[in-house]
Amino acid sequence: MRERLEAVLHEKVTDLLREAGDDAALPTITVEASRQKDHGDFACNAAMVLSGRLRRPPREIAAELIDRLGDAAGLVARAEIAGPGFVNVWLAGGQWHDVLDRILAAGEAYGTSDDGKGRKLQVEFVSANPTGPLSVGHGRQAILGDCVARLLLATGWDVVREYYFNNGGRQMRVLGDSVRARYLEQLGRAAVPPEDALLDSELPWPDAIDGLPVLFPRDGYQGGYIGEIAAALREREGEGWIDEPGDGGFRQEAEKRIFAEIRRTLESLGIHFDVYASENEFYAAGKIEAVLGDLRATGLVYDEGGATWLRASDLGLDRDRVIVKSSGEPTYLLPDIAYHREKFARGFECIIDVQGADHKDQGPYVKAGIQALGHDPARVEFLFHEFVTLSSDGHTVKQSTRKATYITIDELLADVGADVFRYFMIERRAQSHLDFDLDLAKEKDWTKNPAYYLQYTHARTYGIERQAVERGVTMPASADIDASRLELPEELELVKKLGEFPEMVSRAAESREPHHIAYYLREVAGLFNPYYQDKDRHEILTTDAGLTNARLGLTFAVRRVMAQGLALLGMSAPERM
RNA sequence: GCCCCGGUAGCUCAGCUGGAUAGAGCGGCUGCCUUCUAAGCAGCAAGUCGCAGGUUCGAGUCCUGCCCGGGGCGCCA
Repeated sequence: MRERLEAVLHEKVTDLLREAGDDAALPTITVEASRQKDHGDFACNAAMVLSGRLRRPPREIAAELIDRLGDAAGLVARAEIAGPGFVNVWLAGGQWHDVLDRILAAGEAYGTSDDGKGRKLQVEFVSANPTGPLSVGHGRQAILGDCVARLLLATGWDVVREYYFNNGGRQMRVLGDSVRARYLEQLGRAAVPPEDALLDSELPWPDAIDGLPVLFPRDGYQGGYIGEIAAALREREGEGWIDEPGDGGFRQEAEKRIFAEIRRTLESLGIHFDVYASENEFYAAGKIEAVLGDLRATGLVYDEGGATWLRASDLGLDRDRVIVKSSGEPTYLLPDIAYHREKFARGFECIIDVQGADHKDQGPYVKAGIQALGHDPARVEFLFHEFVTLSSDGHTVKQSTRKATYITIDELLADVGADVFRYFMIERRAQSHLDFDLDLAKEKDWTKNPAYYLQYTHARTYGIERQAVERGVTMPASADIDASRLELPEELELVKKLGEFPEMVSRAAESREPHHIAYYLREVAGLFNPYYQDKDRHEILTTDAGLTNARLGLTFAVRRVMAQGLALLGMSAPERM
């Protein structure tokens, strides 16, 4: 609807310019939904933008534009000049009735589009290394990435959700050593330093305690899950793994078991990945070596101090980076470049990497690497999200990875459920700090919880239907719904809002900002609930069958949009609550 | 010191490519509703949009500088 008006206005503006002898390109004029009712349905700023070029006062141009606009073939009811030169347009009532018809006819396709034209796109997210349970921060990334993927799927992209983890480096060796130390501790063959030494890196680290060797690594993983994995291995292997190296079975078992837990957590959030890629696979396939060779061939690599460097400073960055340490072991950067080259080889036209704020500095170097290899770095997008803090009773809940005293997603899900968790995680835009209000999320008095407000609005449409059936009303087929029976301003306003949904989805997808959907749904709910509530002014189920059908049609359209929107957020849309 | 992200109502935050009188939820206060089963509605109080300049018809939005908060600046990942 907006687009049609915009097209007409563009045409009129073009005429206006040409007749004034101005053949230059059209300036960017906007047609947007008015914020206030007395400003009409849409407002256009063309007159003010043209004022400079035409050297005429904006209100005069606006008047001429309105004159030329006429009724725009039935589209426009009236238009007037306002403020400094806005053209405010009221659409003909029938236009809104068409919108309702289109929503109902579109069904589950409403809001979807072909913007992506089936092009291949990858969203890589979470990508936590399997060293422990997912934190709440990972949860934010999981929901953000998943919702972005849902938006892009809805707008016609061929989307692959992918999880990449580094399992080739030092981190995983420390993990294996940690499990081994706990295993031997449980068998009475090794000691672990007291807790205060574990928590304070300044305190001395003994080699032995009471004649038992201290095998626990200084920077080892301290969470209780390490002991649980060790216990499980002790049960399975008995003392058979006493001589097993930390980097062997212990590391493999820990990775396997922790990853299984991570996947289970993600499934409980409703998130499924299409591909799990690991750093080790690239080593095994020789792709790390291959990339190194190709990078060398570009001349953007040099050796210094026994290490191999990427000359990122030649690619516009502030400094060079080591890609192979003097020990001969690659840094994370090299496999990451190899991984991204693989993404290009797999034919993705758009590559989105969702990452936490602590990775903000890394992206440019990966881009530099793939640029050096001859790929277009503009196809790689980094989507960063800021950190999550938990608060309760107005105070921040302390989280410490080192002390392993952080709240995990599993714990939070047990309290609030996946739907509420998802809503709270997606409500804010990614680059804003997210304060997760535990009290509000756990709130048993559901009236206060915004996540339920959206779901209930959806459920309410079914409540209305149930009530109607009980009263013997037959649900109208689309042919029986005469939208022109909707005449009340609040009805037309609601239809207008529902009509914005497709554009809202496109924009949210394009900007990779799912939070817009959450806010939009609140607006829809905020219009429908008062409408439903105001039974003094009108009821949905009336004695006038035609009117009842029209209002049921409006109710179905609300249901449609709420259902589509909740699905984009990955939330369930219950029929009753 | 350099880079990135924030700073909008008491709190947590929206504000769409610059648009008209800056919004929502929670909290506070007032009234209504007790349902087309229900978590609802109306209204009030609450703001120097961090500060100072600049760009222009117009700036919360763009530019510059500064202040405050968070993150980063490894031969860690």
